[in-house]
Amino acid sequence: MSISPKLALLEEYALVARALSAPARLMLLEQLAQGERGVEALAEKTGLTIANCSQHLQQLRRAALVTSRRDGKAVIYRLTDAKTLELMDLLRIVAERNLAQVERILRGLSGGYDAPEPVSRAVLAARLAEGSVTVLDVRPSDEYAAGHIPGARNATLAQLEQILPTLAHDAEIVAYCRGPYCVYAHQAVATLRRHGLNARRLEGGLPEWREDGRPVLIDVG
Amino acid sequence: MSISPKLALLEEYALVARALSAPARLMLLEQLAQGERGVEALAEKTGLTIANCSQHLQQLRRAALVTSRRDGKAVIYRLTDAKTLELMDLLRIVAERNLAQVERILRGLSGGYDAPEPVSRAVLAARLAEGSVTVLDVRPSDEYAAGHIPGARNATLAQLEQILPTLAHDAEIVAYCRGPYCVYAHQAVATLRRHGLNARRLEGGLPEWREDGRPVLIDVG
DNA sequence: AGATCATTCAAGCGATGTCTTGAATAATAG
DNA sequence: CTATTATTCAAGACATCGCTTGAATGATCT
Repeated sequence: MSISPKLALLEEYALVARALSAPARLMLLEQLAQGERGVEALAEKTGLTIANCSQHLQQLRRAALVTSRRDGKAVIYRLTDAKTLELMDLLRIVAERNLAQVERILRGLSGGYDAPEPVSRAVLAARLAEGSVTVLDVRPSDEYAAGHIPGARNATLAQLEQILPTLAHDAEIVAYCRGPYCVYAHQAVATLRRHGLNARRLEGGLPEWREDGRPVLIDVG
Repeated sequence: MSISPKLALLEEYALVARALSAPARLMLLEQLAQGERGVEALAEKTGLTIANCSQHLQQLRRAALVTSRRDGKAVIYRLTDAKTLELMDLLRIVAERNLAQVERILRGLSGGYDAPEPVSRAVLAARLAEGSVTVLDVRPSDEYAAGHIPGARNATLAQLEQILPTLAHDAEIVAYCRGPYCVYAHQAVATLRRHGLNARRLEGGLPEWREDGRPVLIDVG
């Protein structure tokens, strides 16, 4: 077993932290927060090679942050439970609260604009009910199809400039993406505000929205 | 600055996780959860060399988990804020929820006994008020002196066997130590139960007790 | 059973992290 | 100013991690 039980315990805790200590694995967790995925899909989304992706996933599994099941010849991974999401969120909160570096990066993303406060999920739900807001889903279209906020319109960053004329200039626009780790919504809001639109970001992303128990619309293939 | 802002952000989050990924640094954080400390005191408590300890502390500072101030020729470190404690706790919860390995280690500590559920801090506070419980602080005496639960009696694991006869066999005994990362209380409960006493562990340790805003008694030198 | 596809394993390379040792810096005491 | 004490810096040895490449495993389909 080990020399000292105390050290052995700390080693186990450290193992979980170490699993979160590589950007590639954080990307994988962000993808898995959208829903369960196979290895190949994850590799494509994150830009990792298949073998490398598989190895990272196994490290995440060793730390019990994700679990896997077989489906035919594919192996499907998913977050073990909501605690994994909580841990990711707290990690982000601590990093953002304390590191000036993070603020500088986010400010750079906003193109120098002072980004407005994000809209809370509860507020967006209320505004949606009264139809006084335009919701924009800035994730890739396949992720939009796999589940989105009812009433949300889909447009990637690349498509954003094209659909600008079709967006209402009087109503407020709320953009969201994969979640707090994702920067699409930050960039979308920056672009929209540069064009004079009244845009804000949703707090969190689709995984957090779903975790709240709010409705998600799935396109049937 | 960087290739991609997205990667740069993830790198920052990973930095915080990496700071938590070494057992030595978890030990340091556990010590700092007791209160602020100088480098030498931390080195002695953790068994690290001074230089090594200093390097670990600087990594924790880079991740903004701890902050430091000068006091004369000494540099005093402390946890940045309660979020650091939260992050440590969540890390532990995820590790314990999911890793069978952790259970095995804890079971080993309990000497094979099935350890009873820990006592919550609220329950202990109520029992203390009515005097129906004996509280045992199993940390080293210097840490006891620096602050303990009012009414608690101090005894290290080594002293435990000696004071056994002086412990009431009818009342319940609640043992606590540095916190969830610390195994003293687990071991103390195992020892006491082996001798037929009705002992349980306090949920969390002194840092969590203090964080709840509950009273802490400090011995004046 | 043989062929095929998705995933995992295994080995190797460069980069990074940990710990040790010894010197350098910063603040106080004499 | 010099000596002292507490901490940090710097360099080296050694292990681990992350990524790549190519082969091995496991499950399905013909």
